[in-house]
Amino acid sequence: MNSSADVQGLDECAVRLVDPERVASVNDRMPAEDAIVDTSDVFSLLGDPRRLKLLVALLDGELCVCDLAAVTGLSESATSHALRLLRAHRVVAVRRDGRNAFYRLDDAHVRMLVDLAVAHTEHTDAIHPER
Amino acid sequence: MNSSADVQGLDECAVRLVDPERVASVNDRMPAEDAIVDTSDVFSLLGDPRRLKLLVALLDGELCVCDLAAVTGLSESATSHALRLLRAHRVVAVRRDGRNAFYRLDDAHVRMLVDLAVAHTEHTDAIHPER
DNA sequence: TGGACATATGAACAGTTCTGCAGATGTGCA
DNA sequence: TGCACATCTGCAGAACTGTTCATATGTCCA
Repeated sequence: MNSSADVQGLDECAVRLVDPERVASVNDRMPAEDAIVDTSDVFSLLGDPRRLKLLVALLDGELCVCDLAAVTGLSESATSHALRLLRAHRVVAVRRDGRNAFYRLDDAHVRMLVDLAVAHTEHTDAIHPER
Repeated sequence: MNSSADVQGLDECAVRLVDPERVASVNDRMPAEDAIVDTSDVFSLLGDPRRLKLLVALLDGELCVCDLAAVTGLSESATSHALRLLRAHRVVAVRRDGRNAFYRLDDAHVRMLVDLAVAHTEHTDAIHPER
């Protein structure tokens, strides 16, 4: 929509710019604010080591809360809270069976991100063992 | 290392498990704690909408601080703080030219993640315009 | 039906994170 | 040299996040 033709228009609010053309073109390409927020929300969910561990654990298939707690080392309450958050964002889904609740990954995009991250981890482990 | 043969050994700390075999095999595959933390750190950097916007802006090439501030709508101080953090994690790098500082993306993995996220954004925008 | 069990939830506290402000640093130009 | 400019930094307050504790819900089994 905003072509670099109306760059001058952007100056109205008196901000100094070094490269106004680039700024305009970057603004053109920039996703909507909502999209940015949604995306950063997803990254944010993966940005906690315990939640990430939960999701890695779920890569191979469903697990119940107590098993997830065992894998991550979290208390069952903390695990439940974390899963609740992931569920609210539709990253995981539940299957209830008797008194157990089995969680599974339910978002292809997130699965891809977690897969990628694990792959990258192994990769850099091999290359930079100093960390 | 831990084969499912020594599953019983895991019971020592008296945690009830529904599917001990799966827990053991998930534990086998689980990356080291350090790797998990490092990975979640990266996701965490992308988990803030303002930082994510900065990184999206940098996808096409370097920009100076004031232009980045203009693009993201952040104050220059906040921009500088955010860039500092990204720099500390080697996600971006600086080139100084006179009194300006030009930042660029400096981590191929992060670039891929941001690219992917933007692509996915556009994709789901088209499919689920209700959001 | 009653009690043990698995999970979920709410409230409160602790730790972390982000921003604005004020001032510091370093650069360019007159 | 002195001043304006671009950026950086430390600090303090505000906002957010994650955990624990206590309690609630719903299920199974005797």
